[in-house]
Amino acid sequence: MLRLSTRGQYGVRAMFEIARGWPHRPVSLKEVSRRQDVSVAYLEQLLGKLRRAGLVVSVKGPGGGYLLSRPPERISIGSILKELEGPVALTACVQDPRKGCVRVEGCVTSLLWRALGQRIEQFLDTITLADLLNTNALRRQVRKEAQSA
Amino acid sequence: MLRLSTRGQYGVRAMFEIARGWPHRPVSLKEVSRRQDVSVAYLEQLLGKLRRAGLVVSVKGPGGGYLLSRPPERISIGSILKELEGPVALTACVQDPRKGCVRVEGCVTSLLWRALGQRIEQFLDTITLADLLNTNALRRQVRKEAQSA
DNA sequence: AAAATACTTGACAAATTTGCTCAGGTATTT
DNA sequence: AAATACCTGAGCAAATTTGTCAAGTATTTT
Repeated sequence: MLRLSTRGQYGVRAMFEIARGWPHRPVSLKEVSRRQDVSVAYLEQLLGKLRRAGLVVSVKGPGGGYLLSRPPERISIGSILKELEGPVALTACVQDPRKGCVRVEGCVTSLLWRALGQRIEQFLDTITLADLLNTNALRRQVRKEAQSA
Repeated sequence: MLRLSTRGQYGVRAMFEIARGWPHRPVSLKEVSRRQDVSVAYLEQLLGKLRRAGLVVSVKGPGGGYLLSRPPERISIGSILKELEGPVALTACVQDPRKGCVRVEGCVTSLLWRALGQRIEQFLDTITLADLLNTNALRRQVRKEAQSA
């Protein structure tokens, strides 16, 4: 249950590769494709969204590629996933209040989904690309999150 | 992102209704259907799985229905979802280690998905049907979980 | 015994989502 | 003008989801 689609997975991995070029070197999709084993065509689709969302800027022409639009510590994993897969929305009634619960009793569970969704978002918003660039920092971060739970 | 399928949602709602009959009164799918607005045929599919998993027992004949197999405080939301939707598995490489990451770098993200998955499971295993039966208890529970995060 | 209630199983089908590819563009540098 | 690389939208096959349907079996009531 709760599978993350490849859009999100590849998107984060691509952003990780692009983050490695920060702050000067644009990273081409060809390079991302080679390192992460994802087709250029698919990456184009994903990066288009991330560019329109303002997470990266593109540099055209030879030697071009993508650059982070701001420092890696200011780009959370959550912000990437949100653009590629939409907001965390475990159920329809949480995402869209108009699609209300059929019965009052149903809302008891909606409280649950809402609470879980918030926890997931909080986790994903806490981890940034900077953490991915430094595995040790990531381990620390994850442990901190875990022990507090 | 991270949508919960209707199988899981309806399953939990159905278990909530069945829990209301605890410990004597079997609750029929007809009743669950009426209260939760889900077709009997679909519920049959879901409850069959939950019965085979040992979460409920069935009582045939008139006045029959389903009963929890153990007290509501010993049936977690996680155990229900696990039967209906399989284990939390955000990515293939977390679920099945043989489907390893393509590159060493990819494993950096796998650490992330693993950590998030664990947090989700821990949350879902903490909340039980007993909490759903008592909205106040649920609110307390959710708040406790939240503040510790 | 017959009728009514209710669970049981497996097959199947429509709708949706996923996971891409492809063709043809545009912009920039050498 | 040639090469590099981004950009866009359409399209499509496979998988998954979200159910329905038919034909049972078991139990109780009359």
